[in-house]
Amino acid sequence: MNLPDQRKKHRITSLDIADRAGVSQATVSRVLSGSTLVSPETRRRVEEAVRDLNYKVDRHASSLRTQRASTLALLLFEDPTADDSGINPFFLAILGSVTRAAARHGQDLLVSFQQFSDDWHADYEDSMKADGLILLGYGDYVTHRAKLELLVAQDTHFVRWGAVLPDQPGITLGCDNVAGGRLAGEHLAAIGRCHVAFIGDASEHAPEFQARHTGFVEAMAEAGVEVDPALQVDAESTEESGYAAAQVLLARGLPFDGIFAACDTIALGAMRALREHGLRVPDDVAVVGFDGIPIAAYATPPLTTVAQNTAAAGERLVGALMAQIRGQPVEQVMLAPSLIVRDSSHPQAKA
Amino acid sequence: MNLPDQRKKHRITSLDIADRAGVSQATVSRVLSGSTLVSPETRRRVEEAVRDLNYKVDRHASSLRTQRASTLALLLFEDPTADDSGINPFFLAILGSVTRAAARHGQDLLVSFQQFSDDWHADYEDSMKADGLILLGYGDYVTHRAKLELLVAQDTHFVRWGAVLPDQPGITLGCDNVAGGRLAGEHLAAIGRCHVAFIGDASEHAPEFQARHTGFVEAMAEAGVEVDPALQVDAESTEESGYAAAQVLLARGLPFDGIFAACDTIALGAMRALREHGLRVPDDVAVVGFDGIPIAAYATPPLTTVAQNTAAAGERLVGALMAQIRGQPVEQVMLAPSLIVRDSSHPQAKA
DNA sequence: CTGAAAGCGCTTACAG
DNA sequence: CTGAAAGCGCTTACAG
Repeated sequence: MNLPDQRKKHRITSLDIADRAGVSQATVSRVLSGSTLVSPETRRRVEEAVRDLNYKVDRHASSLRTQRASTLALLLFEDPTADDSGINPFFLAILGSVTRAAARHGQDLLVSFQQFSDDWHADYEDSMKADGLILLGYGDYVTHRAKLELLVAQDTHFVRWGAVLPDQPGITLGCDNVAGGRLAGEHLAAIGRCHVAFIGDASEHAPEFQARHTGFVEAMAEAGVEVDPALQVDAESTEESGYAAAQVLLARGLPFDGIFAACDTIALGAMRALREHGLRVPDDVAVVGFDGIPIAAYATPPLTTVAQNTAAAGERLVGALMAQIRGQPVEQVMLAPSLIVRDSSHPQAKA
Repeated sequence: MNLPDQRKKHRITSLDIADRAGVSQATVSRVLSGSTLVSPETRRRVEEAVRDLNYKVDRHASSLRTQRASTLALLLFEDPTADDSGINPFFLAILGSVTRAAARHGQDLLVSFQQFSDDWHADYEDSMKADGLILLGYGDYVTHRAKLELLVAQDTHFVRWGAVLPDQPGITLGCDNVAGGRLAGEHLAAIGRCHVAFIGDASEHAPEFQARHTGFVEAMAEAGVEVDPALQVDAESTEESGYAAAQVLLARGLPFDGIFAACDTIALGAMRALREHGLRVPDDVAVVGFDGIPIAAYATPPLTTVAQNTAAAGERLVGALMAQIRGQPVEQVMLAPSLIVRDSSHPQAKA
């Protein structure tokens, strides 16, 4: 690629600053890196020259020398089926949270969307573009796992948001999904729903959904309600998939008075299917989602959901990655979710 | 900052590839930059070595030498009042679109959120971190303009998404907001609404909202309806601001049967205020928003909106910025919006 | 506290 | 078509 730059301005380097301040180039560098080995007067003169010439340290020269990019890369994985606009709002929220956290830690942030099917390896760190990676996305963990193992084998620094399980490659932070599933189960039992369907892939391919399902079944059982396996339908993390899964559920003809959806987008799709079938939410069917995406509050009716702590997620992810880069020990953390009750599971609805 | 790297692995350089392939380091570089000045056999041997050693060109060394970052920076500006989760979904959608477009153009993308009040200047380009900037956000244009002029004075490459007006500093791409306002006005007139309020700052501080207002008033006038200035209330681009503005509107006590909100988040807030006042949408008041954010489809009732073409926006923004970086002439472009009619302005509602 | 010098890993004229 | 060499702009031992 040929990109001739039309700008005429002379690029200002640390040598220009050195000349103007009457010191050596090395001293300029010391001032800018905050070294204590500089006299106050020298520092003042250099800083003045820096301000006068609007000088900024060249990132590439600095990084080449220090072998440090001061940059993190956020890779957001989507299901191959997702269309261009279909980024799950939950991960967009985490993206926002990570972006702020990276800035707080003085790191730049590269953002890229990847398909799960892509051959993405550790390109970012091998090319020194980033010191570490943050991986986000609901997707098939079984497929994903092989790539994570490759990253570990290559000593790539990375953290991911997902299911926190034993014997996983690398560091994973995530929501306490079992606890979240329990919140949903306890709530549905408390409002008297005895035939609650679960929509979402509850297999090892989707360990987060699986954990949510486990917590849900546990809590229902403790409330004396057996969850009927025939009321479980697989779904991926999209509205369309949730819609289709609810159709499948309805076609089975089994009676049910509640749905716990593995994530909010699934819940939105399921509510659409229920509406089309003339079923009222929550009167006929109470619906509970998971994630706490903004849209949930605006759904018809507003969707009860188990909210993940996205605000904390970014800080934790960046903090853990920075620690890993520094060679410090990093603990896998699970953040506590919280139940937000809205009209889709309103207690009064079903007498 | 001290970030000792614990990894032991020897970093593979082009010299390692040269040794393994039995050629000079310069030849390795030629192969990797796609030079034609290499024999097929040499190319093959080098590429094999690259694959064997999983070599990636060091971005910093390359960029230092070429004076090109192959990186774009996306700066998303928010109103200072926005809380941590409150990024306008519209700009999140553009962010997604830009991210994909940058990848298509072989550029990496740095993402950063900035406050309008921040002293952000052109740090990214001066430090060579990015070859150019993409600026996004609804905000006070009068304040913003001074900073844009500074960028122009510094010969910084940048494009922004906003109101396309004459005599603006730099390159702006945006929606044809006047046309969009007309779509809203025509639609509201067509469904027989004669007393339509406008919620949004329609001053030079918010030129996009102003243009939407202009188109709206024009179209209504052509349909024989005079828009009452007393039915206009300022609002910023947030749900809370829309809610508060609708309260102000209701407190005025003037009758109205429609609201055109300057953006969807304002519309969502306005609908919440209407609901709390016992007014039915669309029976009592038809509501039309602007932007086409995903939440709009899930609102109660689903929100009619003038949708911006976010999918095209990213490609246009990146394309224009790349052209500018190459020194090619760049045209300011306005993309056509489209009306999406939903229940919030259902024609049958008001007899 | 300061300066001279080496070197990070590339790209690209230059010479052949 | 290929190699030797210069140099991009920094940081950091090393010497004083």
